[in-house]
Amino acid sequence: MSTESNHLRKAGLKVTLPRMKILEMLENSETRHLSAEDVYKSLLESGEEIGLATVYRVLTQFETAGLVARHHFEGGHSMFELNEGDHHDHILCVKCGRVDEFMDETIEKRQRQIAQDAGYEITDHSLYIYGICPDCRGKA
Amino acid sequence: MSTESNHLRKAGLKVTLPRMKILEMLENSETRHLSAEDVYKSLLESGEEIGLATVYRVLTQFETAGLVARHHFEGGHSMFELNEGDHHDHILCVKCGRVDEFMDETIEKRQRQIAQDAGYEITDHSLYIYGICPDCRGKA
DNA sequence: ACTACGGATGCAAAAGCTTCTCATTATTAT
DNA sequence: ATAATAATGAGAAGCTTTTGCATCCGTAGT
Repeated sequence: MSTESNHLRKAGLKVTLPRMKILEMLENSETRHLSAEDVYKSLLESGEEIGLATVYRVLTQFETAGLVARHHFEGGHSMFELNEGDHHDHILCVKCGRVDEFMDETIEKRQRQIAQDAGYEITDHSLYIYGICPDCRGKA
Repeated sequence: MSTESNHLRKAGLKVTLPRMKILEMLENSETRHLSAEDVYKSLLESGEEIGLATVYRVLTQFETAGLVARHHFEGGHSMFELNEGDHHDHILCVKCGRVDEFMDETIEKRQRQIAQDAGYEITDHSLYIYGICPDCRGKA
C-alpha cells in the first residue's frame, strides 16, 4: 500500500486515480508551489486524462483535509503547496516568480501577541514579502 | 481649490467628477477598506451616474499614483484603502469581515533582515492576521 | 467665454479564474 | 461479482476585473 493512498485514506477520501496523480504531482514538483492550472497542464502533458474541474475539486478537498495549503499571492490566482513539516512564510520575486520560504519565530510570536492585544482569537495568518531575487538583481 | 483636486493634480490626473467622487467616498468611508463594488454601489445610491469600469480604472490609477493601497484579502476580490499616514498591516475577522490595523516595528525590522539574508531587494510586503474579533467571540 | 484637442467615461462585451450541473464512470462494502 | 454511493469529465455558469469603442468632458490657448 503506497504512502499516497494512506494519506488519502487518513483524510477520509476515496483513493482514486486523479487524487493519486495530483498528490504525486505536488510531491514531485520542483517549485513546490503550483496553481491549479499548473497541475492540470502537467497532468495532461503526462498523458493523464483529467478535467480542470476535478483538479480544483481535489485541491480544495486536500486543503480542507489539511494536506495542502492554499496561498493567495499577488495576481489573483491561488497557489497550492503540499503541507509537510512545519509552518513557514514566503518571500517571492516580482520579476521571475521564484518563491522562497522562511520561518521566523520572532515574527510568529509578535503576531500572536498582536492578535491577543486586539482581542482576536487567531485562526490563521499570511505573510508575503515581495522583492527582487538575487538572480534578477544582476540582470539590470 | 479643494484638497481633493490638489491630490489629483499632484498625481498628474485630470480633475474629473468621477475621480472626485471616488476620492471623497474613500475619505469619508467609515470602514476605510472598500471593494470596487462597494464604492460603485455607494455612489449609485448617492445618485451619482458612474460605471463600474470607471471605478476600477480610477482605483487602479489611484494605486499607481500612490493615493490608495490595494489589498488582497482572502476571498478573491480586492480591497482599497486610502493611503494616509504611515504604513500598517491588518488583522481581520473571518466571521464579520471587520478590519483592524496595526503596526509593529519589530516585525518590520525582521522582515527587512529576512529579505536581506535571502539576497532579495524588498519592494513590498503584506501581512494579514485572520481571526475572530472580540464581538464575534461572544456570540458563541 | 469659446474652441479644439486629448484624455476620461459608460456601456457592453470579453477575459480569466473558479465553481456548479449532470450524465457517466469508478470505488468500496457486501 | 453486485449494488450502493461517491467521484469524474465536459461544458455551462458565476464573479471579479479588464478592454474596445463611441461619446463626453477638462484643460489650455485664444
